[in-house]
Amino acid sequence: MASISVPKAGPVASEGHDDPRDRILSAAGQEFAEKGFEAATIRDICTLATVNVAAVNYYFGDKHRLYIESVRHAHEERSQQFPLPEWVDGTAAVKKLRDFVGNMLQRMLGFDHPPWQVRLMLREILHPTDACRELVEDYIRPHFTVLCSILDELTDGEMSPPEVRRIGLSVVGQCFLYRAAGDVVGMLIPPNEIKNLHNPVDLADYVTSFCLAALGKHPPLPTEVLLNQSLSAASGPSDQDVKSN
Amino acid sequence: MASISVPKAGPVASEGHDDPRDRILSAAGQEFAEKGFEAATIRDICTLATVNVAAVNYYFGDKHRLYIESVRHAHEERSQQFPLPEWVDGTAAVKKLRDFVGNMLQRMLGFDHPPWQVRLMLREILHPTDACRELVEDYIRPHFTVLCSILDELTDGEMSPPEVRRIGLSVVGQCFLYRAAGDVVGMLIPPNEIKNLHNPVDLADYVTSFCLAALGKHPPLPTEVLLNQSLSAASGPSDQDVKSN
DNA sequence: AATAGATTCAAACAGGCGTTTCAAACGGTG
DNA sequence: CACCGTTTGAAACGCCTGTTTGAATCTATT
Repeated sequence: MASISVPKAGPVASEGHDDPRDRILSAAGQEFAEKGFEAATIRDICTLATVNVAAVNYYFGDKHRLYIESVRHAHEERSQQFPLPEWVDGTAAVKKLRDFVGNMLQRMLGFDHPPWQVRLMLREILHPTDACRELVEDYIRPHFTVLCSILDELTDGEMSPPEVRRIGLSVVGQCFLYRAAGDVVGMLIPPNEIKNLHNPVDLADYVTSFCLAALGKHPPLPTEVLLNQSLSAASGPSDQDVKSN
Repeated sequence: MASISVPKAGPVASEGHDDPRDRILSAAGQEFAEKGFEAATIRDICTLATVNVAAVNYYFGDKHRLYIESVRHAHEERSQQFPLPEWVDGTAAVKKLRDFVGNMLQRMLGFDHPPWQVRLMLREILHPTDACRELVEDYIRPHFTVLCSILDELTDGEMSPPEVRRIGLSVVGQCFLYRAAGDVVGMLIPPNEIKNLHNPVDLADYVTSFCLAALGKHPPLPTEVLLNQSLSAASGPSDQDVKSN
């Protein structure tokens, strides 16, 4: 009697929001993201999803497998909401870097309020469980690899792969702080200053400039980076080259 | 009957490890750090501290107040284990920055295995509760203020306070990534590379160089920072740990 | 309409949780 | 020694948790 019935077993999962399975997945993601695995309760999740408590056992077996599926669901959704930018051949590496950082910031910080998908993934990054390996391989590593290849191109292959990765971590780290420790940053910095800093354009320009300056591809930082329009030039990731000054 | 007895009320708290109150505080810190507030149980904490479950109620009232006290205990211990460096007048700002980063890395990453105090504070930073405000004001802000004053000195006052703070966050962010997302970083980077990167001396040199290069106080980064001995020179006040190969 | 399977539901289960109880043990003081 | 406030101990109290049950309801095929 304790068999894991697996009623429609994933592949046929419809995308309609009236599918109970999807409603549970979405509700679970929000609850897990906000309260963590232990503090989130199946009863709360089911109330939010407007299903009976038994539905979790019916569709997922138990709480743990529901959690694993929630994390997968979260990074799949987030991945297709913010796909990696793609550039036409010949796009300047400087522009690629700026696009990449902008894209990463958009994905990590939500800039309205951060969606639960990111908060859930963040929990998994900070306190890894079984769901972490898949998250890294399917979501994080591909992005990091792109970043490293941009940095490699930017420095004309002068740096060894380990050095490139280290620079990459420096770029990620600057963005990561705002997502992971955003509340504390908000307590450290005057509120009005946060307003000026915590927006995708200025932040992406700043992080990119900081990195470029460190690599000697840009004048040192005390120059007014905010007024430098060359990085935040209008158009999207593809199309149109940067007029690198 | 439900009064909060407050038997010896803090100020007289002896430092001996045979004091039940201290044993509970230490055990609670470890359990909360490892499992989080919800998942850690009073029974486990009391078993680890070799006291009866009733002792928590007797000394702290309830689980929540025990948690608050644990966080305070953690950052007080950590603060006096790694006090802020102090420099004689006339010390070069570059050296101060390197010392500060080294000290911060020593405090954040433990470099044997990270002590529970840091893990507990990290949880509070990532998912703030009531204990966070005190943690920020008594522990984080003082350190951040010192960092900003060093950066201000380094740039001869050419940057506005908001700009200085932003650079400061970039420095902190690079270190923070290794502590908060250390497990994921370990999955992204080849293991042998981690060995070369994840040591206090090289990491502090690198982060410092990256920042100095971005500020134009140093040649751009592709130069072999690892061979640059000028930063990790002997005489520093801190760096009280291993020097790897 | 009848049947069979898939899905939902209210109710109950055992177990673990934070907390409380109250009596026993302790440790100075008269 | 007897006293009394402080500290410990084993056991119990509700409460809430994840999970299971078995009947009721729905859906579609015959």
